[in-house]
Amino acid sequence: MSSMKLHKTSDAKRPRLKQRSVEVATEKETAPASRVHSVYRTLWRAIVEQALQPGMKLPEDTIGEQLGVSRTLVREALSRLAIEGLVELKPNRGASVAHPTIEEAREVFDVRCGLERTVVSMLAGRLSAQQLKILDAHVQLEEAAQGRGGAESIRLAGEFHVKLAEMTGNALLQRYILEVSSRCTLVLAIYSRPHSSECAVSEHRQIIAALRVGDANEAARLMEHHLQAVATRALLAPRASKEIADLLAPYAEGEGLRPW
Amino acid sequence: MSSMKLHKTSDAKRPRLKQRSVEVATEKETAPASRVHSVYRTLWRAIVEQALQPGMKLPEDTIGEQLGVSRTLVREALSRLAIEGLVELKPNRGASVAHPTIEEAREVFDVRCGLERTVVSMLAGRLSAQQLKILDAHVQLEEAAQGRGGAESIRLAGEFHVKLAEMTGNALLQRYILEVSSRCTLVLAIYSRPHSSECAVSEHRQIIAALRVGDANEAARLMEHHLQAVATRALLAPRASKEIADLLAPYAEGEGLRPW
DNA sequence: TGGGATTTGTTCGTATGTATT
DNA sequence: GAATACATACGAACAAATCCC
Repeated sequence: MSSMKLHKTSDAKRPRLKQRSVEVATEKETAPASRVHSVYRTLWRAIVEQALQPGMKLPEDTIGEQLGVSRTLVREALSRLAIEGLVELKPNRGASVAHPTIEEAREVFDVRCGLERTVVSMLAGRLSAQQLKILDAHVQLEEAAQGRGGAESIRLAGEFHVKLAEMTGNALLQRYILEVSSRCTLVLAIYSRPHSSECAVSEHRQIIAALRVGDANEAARLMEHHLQAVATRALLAPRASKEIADLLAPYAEGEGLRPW
Repeated sequence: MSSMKLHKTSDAKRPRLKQRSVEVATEKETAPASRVHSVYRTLWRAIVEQALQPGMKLPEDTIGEQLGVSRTLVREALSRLAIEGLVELKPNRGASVAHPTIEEAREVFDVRCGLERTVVSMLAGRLSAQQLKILDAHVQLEEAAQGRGGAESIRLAGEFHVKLAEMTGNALLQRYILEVSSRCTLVLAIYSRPHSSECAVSEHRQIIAALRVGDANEAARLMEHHLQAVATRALLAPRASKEIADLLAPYAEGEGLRPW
């Protein structure tokens, strides 16, 4: 087991290692509960749930101390998060929580659209009664969360799509959907207004209905419409203020002076 | 470039970190030419071009010596390749070149289909004359390569799709397409028969034609058909033998005995 | 079964590069 | 603009696990 012999500064610095994170049993193949993965997962949650806010610096040392691991493992986790777009990693300047621009957000939404189309076209008419029940229950959760904070609504909305992806049984599709939906969550957390995700619940219901009756085309159309709506609500609403910021950015940072 | 004998504790222990890697200074801005990236790129090419064959073991030490870097960098590169599915990484057992099963290959093809649909629907009617010329030239290259080895044809066919993705300007889409097309290249290298990619050239031509006239639906349809054809040519041909192997696998390894 | 050789997992020191005063 | 302080990039060494007789 984990040896406690490393008592380097063990007085008040109890390493609070997350105990073998409770991996859901849905995945039977690989058990990626290594220590890096634990660090990765912790940081992932902290970012997606906005405990670590966009733009925030992520020093290897501090994180390592906090989590009771060395910089090496933190580094590894950070570089993976960087690949996934949740962390920005500048050479020799370290890591910080990603702060996607509107353009990057638009890109992610565009890709997500195609991926989610694939998901629903694979699922239409092929969901078991139990799977449909799970989806119905999830939407009810979403509905119940509408009164409470927007953060939880955003999280649940993302999880709906991840659940759909899981039901395809396609591991790669799951990974991609998880990735784009995490990034979208980040985007929504930055840009969206409170209550902007309210209508999403009924849209989810419509999608389930189309999947239930097996209308793949309709499901794809609804999904596309849903995502466009989410993107619009998120990115279009604060557009005015953002455009001003974008216009000013080059002057503020001097980057507009380059001839290219 | 097979493994030289590893006399690591030998006299020649001189660390050859003389030269800052030969990266040219062409790009001054975002220089992704870090040393890890160099290792990553080298391994990536070696795998995709089949210098390192599927299933081959990838010991950190040997690779590090060969490339003149320490294990740390090799590890980082390997874990990135593992995320992308080109390398398999088993805990405490090290890395080896991925050897995708038919099922994994099918999954990748399915996801790829959706991504490529997105690509062509973004590009239809929006390509400049110069871009179209680039595509035409590429297809001519493909045609010229038909006589020579199948490996080059496979590589060129993959690059066609990567070029298309680049033209969307969507960085995430580029990354995903690069990833799935690399993995497909691996799959084709394993499973496809010689000359199985011949008809692909004319399919590429048809896609370009649809993009030129701006028929997004037709382009999407052609792309889907094209990918299905590639998948079929690759995965269906050797199906019989593979199914036998798959049927026997549980008995051979005893994994089928688990209740889950 | 066991023990030595080999390989991986992890820590941590040092050099290098970046920000700050 | 130089000196200082600090964070990162990299590598060597140690510890643990696995492989191979």
